[in-house]
Amino acid sequence: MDNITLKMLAKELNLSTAAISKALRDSHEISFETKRRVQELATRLNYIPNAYAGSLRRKKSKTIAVVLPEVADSFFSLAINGIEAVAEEKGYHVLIYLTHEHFDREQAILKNFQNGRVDGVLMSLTAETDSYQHICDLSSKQIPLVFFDRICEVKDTAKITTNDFESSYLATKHLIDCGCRRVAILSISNHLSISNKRLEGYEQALKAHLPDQPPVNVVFCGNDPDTNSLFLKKIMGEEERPDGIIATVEKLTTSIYLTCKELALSIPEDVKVVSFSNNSSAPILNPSLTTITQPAFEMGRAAANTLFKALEKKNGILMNENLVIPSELIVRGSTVAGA
Amino acid sequence: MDNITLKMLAKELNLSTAAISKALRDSHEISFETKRRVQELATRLNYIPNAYAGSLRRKKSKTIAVVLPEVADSFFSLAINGIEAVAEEKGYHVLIYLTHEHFDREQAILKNFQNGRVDGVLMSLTAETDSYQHICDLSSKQIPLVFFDRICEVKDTAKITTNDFESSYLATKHLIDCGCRRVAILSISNHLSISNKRLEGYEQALKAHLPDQPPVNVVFCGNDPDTNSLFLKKIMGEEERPDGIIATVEKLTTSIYLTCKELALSIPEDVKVVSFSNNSSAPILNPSLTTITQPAFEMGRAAANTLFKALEKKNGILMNENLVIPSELIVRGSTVAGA
DNA sequence: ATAATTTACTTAACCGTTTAAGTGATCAAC
DNA sequence: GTTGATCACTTAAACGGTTAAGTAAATTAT
Repeated sequence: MDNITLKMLAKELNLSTAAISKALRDSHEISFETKRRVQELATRLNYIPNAYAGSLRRKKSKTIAVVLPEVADSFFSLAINGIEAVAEEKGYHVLIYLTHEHFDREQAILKNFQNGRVDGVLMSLTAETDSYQHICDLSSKQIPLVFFDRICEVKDTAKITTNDFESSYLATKHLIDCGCRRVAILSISNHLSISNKRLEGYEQALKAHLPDQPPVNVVFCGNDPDTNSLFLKKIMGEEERPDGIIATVEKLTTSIYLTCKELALSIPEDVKVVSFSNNSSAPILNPSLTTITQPAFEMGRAAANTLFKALEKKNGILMNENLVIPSELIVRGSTVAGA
Repeated sequence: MDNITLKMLAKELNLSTAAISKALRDSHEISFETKRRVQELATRLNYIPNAYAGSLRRKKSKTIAVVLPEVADSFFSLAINGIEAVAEEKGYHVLIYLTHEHFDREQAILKNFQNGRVDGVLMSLTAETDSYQHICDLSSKQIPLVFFDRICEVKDTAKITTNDFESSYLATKHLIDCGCRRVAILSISNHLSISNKRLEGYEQALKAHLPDQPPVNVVFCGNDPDTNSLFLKKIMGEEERPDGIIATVEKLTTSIYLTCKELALSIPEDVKVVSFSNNSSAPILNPSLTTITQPAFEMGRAAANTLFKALEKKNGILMNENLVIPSELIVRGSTVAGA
C-alpha cells in the first residue's frame, strides 16, 4: 500500500494541502472544526509525514550527529545514553558515526554534514587529530558543534569536559601516597586535549610530591591490545620497572592486568594501578580496580543540552562555553590491598 | 555563506540543472568534456549535494536504523561496530535508537520509520515485547527488517542469531561436570527468543545429565542492579542455595560477584558462575569469568550485510533466512579454580 | 539524398511538505 | 455605505535534487 500523503488527506476532505498542513500544525488560520476533521482522518489513516520533505523545505532535519572514536568503551557508551536521553525528549534523531581514531574518517564524516543532513554535531576527537580545518569548514556553514571529552581547544564553541588535570594529579598523588616512587603513565596521543591535561596533572603531581628529580615516564600506547601488551611486557620486565601505573584510557587496563599476571607481578604489592575507567566491572576485577570515574552519562547529557539550547534559538550560535563536570577517584584493591 | 546547489553550478556553467545532475552521476548522456568541467567546478566550490532533496525524489535515504534495548552492554557495542563497518563501506548512514527495554518506545520508534526516514531496519527486541503488530505495520510499508540476537520468531524475515540453545546446554553441562547439583539460571524475560532458548538448553541439560528429578531454578531479574542484588542475596542466603549459576545477560555478572562477596561465598568453591558475556575484562575479574562469548561483531556485520543484500535488489524483499553464528564457551576461574 | 539513429543536451514534472501572498465572505467601525 | 479587519481558507512558489520526455544538430544507414 502506498504511503499516506498530505495530498491524499486533502483530496479526501476537499481541502488544499496547505490547509491540511496548517491544521496539523495547529495554525490559527484553520477553524476548530476543520482541525478536528483533519486530525481525525490523519489518525484514522495513520498519516505520518514524510521525514525528508519537511526537512528540505524547512532546512531543519531534527537530526543530530554523534561522532565518536569508538563505541566499545564504557565512557562512550554511557555518553551515548546521556545524549539519547536528551534527543529522545526533544524529538530529535541521532546519527552515529565512528572514526575508529582515524583522522581521515573524521574529515570525511564532517564533510558530509555540510549540506543539511544534521542540525548540529556532538563530537569527541580522534587521537590522531591535530589539524582543524574540517571543523572550521563545518562552522562556516553555521552548523553548531559541541565537543565533549576530547575537545578542540582552539575552536570557539561549547566544550564539555571533566577535570582531567586535577583527576590525574589526584591519581598520581594517590599512588605516591601509597608508596609508589616510579610512576608511569600510559597515554594514547600527544595532541589530544585529555591526554595533555592528564599528562600535565601527572607531571605536576610528581614535581610537587616526590622530593628528588622525579622520573617522568610517559608510555605511548596504540589501538592494538597485543602490541600494547608486548610494549608493557618490555617495560615491566626492566630492572627499574614502574611501581605505579596510570592508564589514561579504560581499554589499557586489561593489558596491564594480563601483563602483570604473566610476569608474576602482583597488584597492588609489586605494582599499583589506577585507570581512567567507567567499566562497571571495576569492583569485581582481580584485584578490584582503583578508578578515575568520569561523569560519562552527565557529560553526554550536558553536551546534548548545550547543543539543543543553541538549536532552539533563532541564530543558533554557540557561546565559547566551557562546562567542566568533575570525575571521581574511587580507591579499590589495585592501589590499596583489601580495599 | 550559502550552500552550493546544483542550480548555482548550472548557472556558472550555462547548463541546465539536469545536465549537472547527470554529469555528476556520470550519465552517458553527457559528453566527456562537460563532465570534466562539471566535476572540476563541483570540487572547486566544494559542492555537497543536499542530503534530503535526493532522498525525497528517489524515495531512498541511504540510511538505516539500528534499534537496540541498550548500548552499555558489550554485546550491543560490538554489534554496532559490526553494523557500522558495513554501513560505512556501503556509504549508508546509521540512525541509532534505544528502547531501554520498553515496549512503548519500540512501538513509537518503529512507527517513525513508516515514511521514508530509513531504507531498512536492524533490530533486537525489547525484553517486554510480546506483541508484533508494530513490526507487521512496518513490513506492510515494504521496509526490510533484519532481526539480530533477540529475534521475533513469528515474523517472516531474516534473523541472525547465535546457537543459544546449544550454548546454554553446554554451559549447564559444564557446571554439572564441574560438580554442581543445584544449578540456577538468571533470566530477564519470559517472552524473549534468546531467553526461551537459553532456558530450554538449561532444562534439557539438567534432564539429560542430572540423574534424579532435577530441580529447575529460573530466577527472573530486572533492569535495576540493586533490586537484582537484593533478589540474589535472598536466594543465595537460603539453605539449599544454588551451587552453580548461569547469567543469561552480561550485566547480571556484577550483581552475582558482589552478592557472593557480601555473603562470603567464594567462587568457584561455593558457587560456580558462567555468564553470557562479551565483556573484555572477563579474563581479569576476580576470579576470571567463564563465559559464553557471542560473536557480537560478526552478528552485527551479518545482519547489516543481509539487510544491504535486500536493499540492493530492486524488490528489496527479505527471505525468511536464518543465520546462526555459534558462540564459544571459554572456561575460566569462575568454574574451574586456577583456570 | 533522404530517413533513421545517435549525441548532448533542455524542459518540465515530480518527490511531499511549508509558507508567503492572495481571495472571497462576513462582520464591525465610523 | 464605504473602509478596514478578521476569518478560513486557496494558490502557487519554494526547498534541491532526479528523471521522463522532448529537441536540435550531427552522424550513420540505405
